[in-house]
Amino acid sequence: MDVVSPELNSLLPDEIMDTEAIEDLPQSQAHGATAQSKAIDETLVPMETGEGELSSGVTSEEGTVVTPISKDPSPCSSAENQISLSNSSKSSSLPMVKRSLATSTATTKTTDSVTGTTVSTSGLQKLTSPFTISAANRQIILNKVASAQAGDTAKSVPTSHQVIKQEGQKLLVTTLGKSGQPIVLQLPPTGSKAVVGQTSGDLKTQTPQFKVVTIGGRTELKPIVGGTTNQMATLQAQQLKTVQIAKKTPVSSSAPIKFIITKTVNKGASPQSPVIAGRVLTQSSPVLPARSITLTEPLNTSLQSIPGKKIAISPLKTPSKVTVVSVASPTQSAPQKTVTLPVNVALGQQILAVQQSTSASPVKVVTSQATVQNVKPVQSVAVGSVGGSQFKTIIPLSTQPNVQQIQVPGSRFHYVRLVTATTASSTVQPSGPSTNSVQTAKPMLVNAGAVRMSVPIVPAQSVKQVAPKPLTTTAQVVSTPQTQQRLIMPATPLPQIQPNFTNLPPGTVLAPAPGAGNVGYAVVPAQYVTQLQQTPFVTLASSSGFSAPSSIQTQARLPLNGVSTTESTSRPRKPCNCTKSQCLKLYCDCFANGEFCNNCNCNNCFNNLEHETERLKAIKTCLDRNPEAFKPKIGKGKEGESDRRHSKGCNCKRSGCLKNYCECYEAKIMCSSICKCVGCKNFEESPERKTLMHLADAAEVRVQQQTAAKTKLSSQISDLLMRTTPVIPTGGGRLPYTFVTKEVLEATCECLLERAKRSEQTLQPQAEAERMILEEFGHCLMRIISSAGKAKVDCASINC
DNA sequence: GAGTTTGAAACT
DNA sequence: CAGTTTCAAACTC
Repeated sequence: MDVVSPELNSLLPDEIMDTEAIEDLPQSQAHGATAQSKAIDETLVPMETGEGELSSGVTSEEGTVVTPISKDPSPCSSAENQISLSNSSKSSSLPMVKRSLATSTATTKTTDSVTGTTVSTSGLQKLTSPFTISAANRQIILNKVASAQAGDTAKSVPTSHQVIKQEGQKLLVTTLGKSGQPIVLQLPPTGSKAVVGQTSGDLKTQTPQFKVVTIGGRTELKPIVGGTTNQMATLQAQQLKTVQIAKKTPVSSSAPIKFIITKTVNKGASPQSPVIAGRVLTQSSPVLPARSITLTEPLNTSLQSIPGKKIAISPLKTPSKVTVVSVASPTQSAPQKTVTLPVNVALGQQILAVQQSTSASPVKVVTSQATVQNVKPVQSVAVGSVGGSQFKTIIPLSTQPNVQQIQVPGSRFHYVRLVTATTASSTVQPSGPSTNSVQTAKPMLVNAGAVRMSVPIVPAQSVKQVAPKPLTTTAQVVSTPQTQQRLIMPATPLPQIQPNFTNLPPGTVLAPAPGAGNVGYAVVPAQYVTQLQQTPFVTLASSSGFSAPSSIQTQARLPLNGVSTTESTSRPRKPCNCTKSQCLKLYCDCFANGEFCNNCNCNNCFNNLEHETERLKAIKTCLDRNPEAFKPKIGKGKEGESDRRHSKGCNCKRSGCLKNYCECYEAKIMCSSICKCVGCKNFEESPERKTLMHLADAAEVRVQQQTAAKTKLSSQISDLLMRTTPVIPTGGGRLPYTFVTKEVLEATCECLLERAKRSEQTLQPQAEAERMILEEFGHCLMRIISSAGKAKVDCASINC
């Protein structure tokens, strides 16, 4: 498996990762030799289930071992200490179990090689299969049920009596221990009967080995339980790959880490397929010259054959999405990387590919079917190329997965996710004049086909929008119940994308086909993404030195119209004050910039996801009127700012183009020949302009100086206040409060308390007591001031 | 902060 | 396409 870069991980908009709810689990059809394994899932995703309904999390009929290993391993629990849990078992209310599951949302699909049964589980599914818990060790051992029951679907599992069957354990689930390190254990399909006991016991004492996949750059090899006679034994080395997520920084030590989810459906253990039953992750050796990530989507006939089936995955919790993140680590030793991820896209999983743009070489992300006969064609579309880096989108031409990645040069966000909604069968249709844009975006369209997503982006509880204005936690639902196929990308701050997408403003739902169902694509501004990251369930945080953007002001932006990123980021967009336009016309700067209103002062604002329909309509109207309405007005010159110019030119008549009324002047560019201004003074040799510029520069310098002075003063004040011990002044005076140290404060309080006590003992009236206390306080102050003066004199005497 | 000016956007 | 109106930002007081 690949490494999820902490940088990328931290920058990943979590809500994108979070939202597919799968309501049902189509498992029953998975018979025969089909082996499915979904292995790693995100962690630290809150579990829906309470203790009483400890039935979700991990299901496995074939023996899944969930081993949340904590840092503080309690006494190892032996087989006797393990608690078997099942639906029928009320012992599931163990807090330990809950806690373990809470950190383990592994999604697994396993198939017993012997019985041929398949079990599909999801991290958010209810834990219906019997499993054993080693509470002391914080381990959960899921035992496969009897073969007769194994053929049933997951729904049948809850009703089945739990049977601890230790053979055939194959799949190990990733969890997070206290240390935040997820661990994946690999067990052979035909485990020995000592599995339970061994697993619960001291792992290191076990002779067979399984690999523990950890996060934090540490991989451990741990004994594999049983499986000595397993035909899969030879595959173990391949079956278990390390999910190595870069070390977490101390800053975000508690931050959850995204996992790369692997779902495997092995049909007949096809040799072509790298997916092996019980295999958690596979990583093939680099074979391509270009760095590539391959998502292998195994054919899940059972799932696809059940259109109505859904897999219940809480949007809040999980992860029915597959996150594929390129190895962020810039190790040149491994420039090529191919990650094969079996993905059952029919489950509505999403694949998110994040790639660093720093890579000079283009990155390919290929999604395909695992089974050879079902390998879907992939379309690679070069959306654009800026600055030498590629802006490439490679998407499957066929139905799944509905994901495409976009690599945006200079941006840390390089992703596009498509969320397929329930009625996703429509095709995207170009919207009006924005034909070229649609053409550009066309590759992004993914035919949803028969894919049936259980949830739109968000059911009521899932992805929520932190309302632009009311930055409240209760936010607006990102996607209303209307089921749409969306394209989410941080387009707003990426002006370079816009030309590529031609006229697509951020937030645009790409060509919602009228009459073709509620299918469309939404380009969500990065600010929105950022907001979503702040939602409670999006707990993924940076595990690296990168600080995750916490607000719109800190989000990564690409250079805007030639203006440096720093400038763009350091100067947050002004809030609009629209009153009549509903922020749905180009009068509104927010709307014109393709952003949602956020912290604006507008009235009756419709520029938010709550009014997505209206907004989309307005966008379409604008595009109808002017296909380039959302293009940057200031074209970026080929070489430097000198070539920057207004795309349309200004029409100023009274301002002389020397006020901010003039768009050219506002953009700090000179008027050009295409301007229709009257009395223009905004040209190179204009003395008025030079004077203005000088004045402006001087003013800016003053502002900077003032800011620096304020910062320095603030810093000094903070420093003073932070000191708990007096500092001998270096010549200058030192305020008396500097001498109010902790000790002085305590002494003063003691004096006051003593005075109060004395007054109380003497039965003084309250007024008198208060007076005495105040007097005492005055005395204390005087002593402090006196001490301060002495210290100053002393210091002066020693010439310090 | 209220009122005015300005020019882009929207409309006819 | 031109003229007019609307609109919100920029500006002034």
